[in-house]
Amino acid sequence: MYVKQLAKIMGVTQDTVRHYTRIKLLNPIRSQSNGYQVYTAADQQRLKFIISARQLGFSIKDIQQIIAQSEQGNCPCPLTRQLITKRLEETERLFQETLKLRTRMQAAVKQWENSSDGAVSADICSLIETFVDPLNEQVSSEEAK
Amino acid sequence: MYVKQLAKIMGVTQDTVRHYTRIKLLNPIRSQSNGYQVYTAADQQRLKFIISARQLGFSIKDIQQIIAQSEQGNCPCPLTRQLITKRLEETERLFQETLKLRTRMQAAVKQWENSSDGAVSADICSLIETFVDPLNEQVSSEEAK
DNA sequence: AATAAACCTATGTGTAACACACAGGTCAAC
DNA sequence: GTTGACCTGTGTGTTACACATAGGTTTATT
Repeated sequence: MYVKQLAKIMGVTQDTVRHYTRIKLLNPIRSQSNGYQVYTAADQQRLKFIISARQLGFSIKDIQQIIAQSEQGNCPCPLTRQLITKRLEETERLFQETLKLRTRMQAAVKQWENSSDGAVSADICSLIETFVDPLNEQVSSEEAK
Repeated sequence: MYVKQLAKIMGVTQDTVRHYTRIKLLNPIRSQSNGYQVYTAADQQRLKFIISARQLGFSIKDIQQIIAQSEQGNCPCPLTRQLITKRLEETERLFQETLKLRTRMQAAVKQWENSSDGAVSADICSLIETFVDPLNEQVSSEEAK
């Protein structure tokens, strides 16, 4: 099976398959006749695994480690448990940050609905410069004590 | 004022200041005596603006555009409103994706609490390969109809 | 004055996970 | 034999910096 077909079957782009091939996550064989990359059922299963792991938030390096473990004959599950704990913490952090950012942006949009475009002062953009972040309000009040 | 002091005052790293300088967002003058970058009050104000805008989710390119507008004597506020709408949509998407990912990861951790490390089958990692994503369950049931 | 410590410079590279582009070879069909 | 659709490898671009390198400058100490 060539790149295009594998990519289509697995629902990823050709570039993704090529990328995984470049970094040796997939190891297709070479067609003797034309030099094309030929992907076997093993590659397809491997790709399926990669996609599943990526869905679960593992990085490519994580996946490389897990596969390496497995290929050395060791059970990778303890490693998997350890890695997901780390990744979940990161995701939690990202989630909280994104939540805060969203809140802040929504607040800005709301504030700006009631603001005119502002006098052309020495400022660069009065909207941005006069924005009051409600998420920092308490902090500021704390500091004011 | 040299790099270090400006960075400290504004609460960013020296690398950040240098980065902004490299891409011409900051335009320090050169000390004639030693060739060092000398940051003025204008640079400090500019940096403050950049930090505020970044906090609101604007990209560096956004900020460059906004500043360019402002420097051409035009009010950048309409552009600012337009850009934040786009960025907010992106943030909303990222938020939803991160939320889903978090949910999925939490589900995996829970499922795996009750799973042994699994027989060493032909699989790479049985934990990952046997994971059932609750977020896809409804979809699968839909498809099963 | 010599030297060390702490500052500065520019520039290049690394990060994550691909996407996109380029120049060119291969193959089936018409 | 030519078109069009496929394939190849490799290089570059993306984001917003962080880090490293090699070297010049200034200040303080010995």
